[in-house]
Amino acid sequence: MAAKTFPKQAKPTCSMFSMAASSAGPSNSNLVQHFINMGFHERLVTKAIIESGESNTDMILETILTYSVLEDSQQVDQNTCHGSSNQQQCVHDDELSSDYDDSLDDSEIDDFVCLPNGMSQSPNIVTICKFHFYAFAEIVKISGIDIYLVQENGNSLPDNENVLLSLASMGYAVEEVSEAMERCGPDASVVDLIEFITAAQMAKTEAVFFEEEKPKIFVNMELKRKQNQEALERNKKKGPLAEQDDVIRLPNPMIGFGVPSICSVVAYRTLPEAAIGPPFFYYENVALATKGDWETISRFLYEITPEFVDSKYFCAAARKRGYVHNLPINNRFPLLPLPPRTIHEAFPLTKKWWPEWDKRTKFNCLKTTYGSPKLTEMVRKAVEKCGDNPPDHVKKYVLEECRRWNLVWVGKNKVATLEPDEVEMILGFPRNHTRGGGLSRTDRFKSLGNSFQVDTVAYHLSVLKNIYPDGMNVLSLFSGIGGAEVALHKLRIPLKNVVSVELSEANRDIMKSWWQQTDQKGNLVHLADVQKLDPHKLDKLIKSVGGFDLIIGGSPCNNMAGSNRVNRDGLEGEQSSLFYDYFRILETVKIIMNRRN
DNA sequence: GTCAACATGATGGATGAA
DNA sequence: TTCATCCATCATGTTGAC
Repeated sequence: MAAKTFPKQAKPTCSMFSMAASSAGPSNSNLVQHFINMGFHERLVTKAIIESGESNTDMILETILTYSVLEDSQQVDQNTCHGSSNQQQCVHDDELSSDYDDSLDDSEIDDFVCLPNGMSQSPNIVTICKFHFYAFAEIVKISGIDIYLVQENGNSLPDNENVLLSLASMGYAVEEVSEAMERCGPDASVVDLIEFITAAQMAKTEAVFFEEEKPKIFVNMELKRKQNQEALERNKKKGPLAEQDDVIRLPNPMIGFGVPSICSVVAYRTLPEAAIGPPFFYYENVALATKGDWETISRFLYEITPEFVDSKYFCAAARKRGYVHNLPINNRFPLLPLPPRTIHEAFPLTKKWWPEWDKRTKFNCLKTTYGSPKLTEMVRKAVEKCGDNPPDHVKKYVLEECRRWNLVWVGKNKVATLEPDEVEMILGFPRNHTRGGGLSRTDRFKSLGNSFQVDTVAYHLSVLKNIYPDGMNVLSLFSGIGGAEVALHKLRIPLKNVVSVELSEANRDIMKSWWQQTDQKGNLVHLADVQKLDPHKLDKLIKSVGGFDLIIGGSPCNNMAGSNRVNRDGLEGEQSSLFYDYFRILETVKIIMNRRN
């Protein structure tokens, strides 16, 4: 039986996935569809509605979950799978190692960081699988734990019986192993056997999967594009913005549904039915995008109204961003301790040198590039010439440069650019998060400039803590330096399985290093290119981890950002068009997870 | 080839005066 | 309501030092 994505320790209520169901009316078919969209099997839904009646959706959900637990328990008994009754928490070792390798090209896999994961078939078995290969070599016993060492080149073979037992204990079916041994011959290595088995599994999956899934996903994309194009043309015909009824306007103040200091601006919202999870999703991009981009993003992401938030309400720097998500919005809480909210709180030593005519209390957006030494020299000379009270035109020039490049006063008449570690601190990352490992100063600024503000994102994600007390499976797209992961970690939400997709090797290294340094107990899988994440690979990943609880990411803003004077082509730009891959992957995951449940 | 420094501006929303 | 002005903006391409 396929895994459920809800941890049974914290059953979600209907309100967690908005009030869409109750607002959709009591129509039986709508109600059934609603729960099917949440990822439950139609048979269970129908049974639960008959038993609970149509009026109480929470009761229906309780009943469905009860049936799910019962069925899972039965399934577990049949499989003699020791451990949790929830298959999500009972992923076999082969699903966490060899299946990844089977499904993914070596070139795309950066590394498998394999850690004791507590999800092994047997509680005293740990698989260590490193560097995109899965050749089983030998078992060693360390502190009473059986460790399967996995190396790129298989070592000398045990005898056939041992091979059979070993592969079986790694989670392969005895029938599969026997068939592989028969087909590959007596001299076949373990590598050959595993390759044969996984190839056979893949062939079976492809035969079923591609015929059914691809057309549906393709049609959906095309339909969305067509609907969006029609809407854009309708707006064009309407003329001025004032006459267009579905234009998204930026709020002022930009506080979304609320920020820690101004809570509960919006107490609840109604999500469109198609947007209701699982999985939860969270998409981010620059608020000040080119015209019509947010309307398009919203149309693709189930007509959800973006939540626009300026991170100046969370830290000492502005960061105006739009977030489209299907998360609950009640009972959010901020990370503690609260980060410094003003420049002087963040950098107290600058107060001594700060001229009274520089009224800044917040930095502007922390970007990917910073002012040059020559610039700070020019500012110093300009101020020095005028003494303590420069004329207005000098003040204007200096303030323009200070605002533009986020300069701070570090001495008499002396300004400086922020250092990378200072930017790390403002954005909520651990000190030295991007330092070392071969990264230049320029690279650090670039990576940081493209990242989340951790406190802001953590505030939005904080609602997940009670829903997933035992941890989450996360699909992190355009991960960058791991802002989402750092936010979840700071919220103390365990990261069970993280599939992180990030093109930049430097960024992947930063996150890998953070993962190791923070002693994560879960599994991290790194992939490089979202465009190569096709339905087949997603299917295998979902099978391996038991489904994703959260799909999070902010696609490239290069072509949408105001700073870009060269290729500001909006969502259709070369990099920013990867938004459509975010949508494609989200849709694909939803479809696969619905089918598996 | 890599890295840092440097020069470069259009866009769109906010604001306020007419 | 219209218009001018102000302002901020997850950036890009070229150059030169090494």
